[in-house]
Amino acid sequence: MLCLLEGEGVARASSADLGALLDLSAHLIRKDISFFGGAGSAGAGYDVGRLKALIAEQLGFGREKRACIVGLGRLGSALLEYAVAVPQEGYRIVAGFDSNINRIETLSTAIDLFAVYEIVETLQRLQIELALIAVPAEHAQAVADRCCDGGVTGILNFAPMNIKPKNPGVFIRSMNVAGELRILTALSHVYLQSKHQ
Amino acid sequence: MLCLLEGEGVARASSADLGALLDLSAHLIRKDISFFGGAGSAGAGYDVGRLKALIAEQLGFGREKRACIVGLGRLGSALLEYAVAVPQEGYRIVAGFDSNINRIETLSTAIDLFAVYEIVETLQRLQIELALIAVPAEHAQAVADRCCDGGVTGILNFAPMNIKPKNPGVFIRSMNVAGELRILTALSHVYLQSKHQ
DNA sequence: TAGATTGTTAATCGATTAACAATC
DNA sequence: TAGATTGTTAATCGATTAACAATC
Repeated sequence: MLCLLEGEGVARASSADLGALLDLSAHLIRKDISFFGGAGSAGAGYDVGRLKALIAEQLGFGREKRACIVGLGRLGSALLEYAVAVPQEGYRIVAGFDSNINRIETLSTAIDLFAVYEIVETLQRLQIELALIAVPAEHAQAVADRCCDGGVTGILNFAPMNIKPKNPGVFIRSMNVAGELRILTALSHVYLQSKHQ
Repeated sequence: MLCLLEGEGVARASSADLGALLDLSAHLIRKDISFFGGAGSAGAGYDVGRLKALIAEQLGFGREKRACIVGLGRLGSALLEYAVAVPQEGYRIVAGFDSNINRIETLSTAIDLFAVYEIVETLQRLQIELALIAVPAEHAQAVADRCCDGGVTGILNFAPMNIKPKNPGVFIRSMNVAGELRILTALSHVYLQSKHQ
């Protein structure tokens, strides 16, 4: 977002400007930014370039992170294909893992594929920091544990199952299409009921 | 989850049991369930079957919802393929939309595909309630507006862009892989810094 | 009756919002 | 100096947690 502003040649922005853009209150913007300390100047707002650099530094966005996909079923291979076709900023998929060796040999991709039994060693060797887990729900926790062993610091879980980090310092977030759709369904249902009364 | 219990022949469960299973406190379980009213009996816990039925009724999970995918690029067609291959409970993808007519004719799938210019009318005709939006960020809001016009009540947005409902009664949730990975990166970065001190 | 467990009311916590003095 | 806008401190809000009387 800040890049966008920069691209448009906007050099300075006030908390109110940023708030409008992000749909947040100016108060919250100021509070969050002030957490880092000394980013803006009273009366003049924030310097876009400086703010961008500050956030990148504080949040560790400077370096490109290595990531992998575990589980190359429908979802996993779709993610893999997508990653190859649309390179993203901030991270790069450098490996894929699957328990089925035939599958690994069948898939043709520019990204190195490995069997899951060599996952711990491979994660360490390639210094992979992020893992996208797209295995069946019943294996998600076991796979996550091995990712922790392999030294990843972040896991994005696509399995419809709650998983927890084995060690502290590993963070997990989940994405679950079916779950989100259920929430939408429920929200709308409750809304309609409350209106009917 | 309740289905799972039922499948295992568990007839009754206490708030503590459910809490352990969902990784929530027993207090919260009781509070949430009591919102519906009269689900459990003191001293005996909850009847699994009855609780399931109550939740389904209150949250509107009884009926299968019709859903569509808008935008059949890499992500959208992957979602479509996935939906065809792995039918989900509670909703069914019954249509796909894309702005490129050639693309619609190229893709071969069991699901009906339409051009986006006929989206409003088609959504109404097929009585579609949920839309999965997988179009480029710059078109996401415009597409969402047309989905609102077409009468959907829930939108799942995959574009990396904040979008808002045009009318009240339409709920939107977003899924953003790149965003989630950024959050993981930031969490881990902040964690390591706080440890270093 | 006694033990277990709910439903509800009160206490705590964190996050958002408001207000304002400091300052560019 | 005057206007604008930050950084910070106080107030509000909602959600989670705790406690306990009601009751099966």
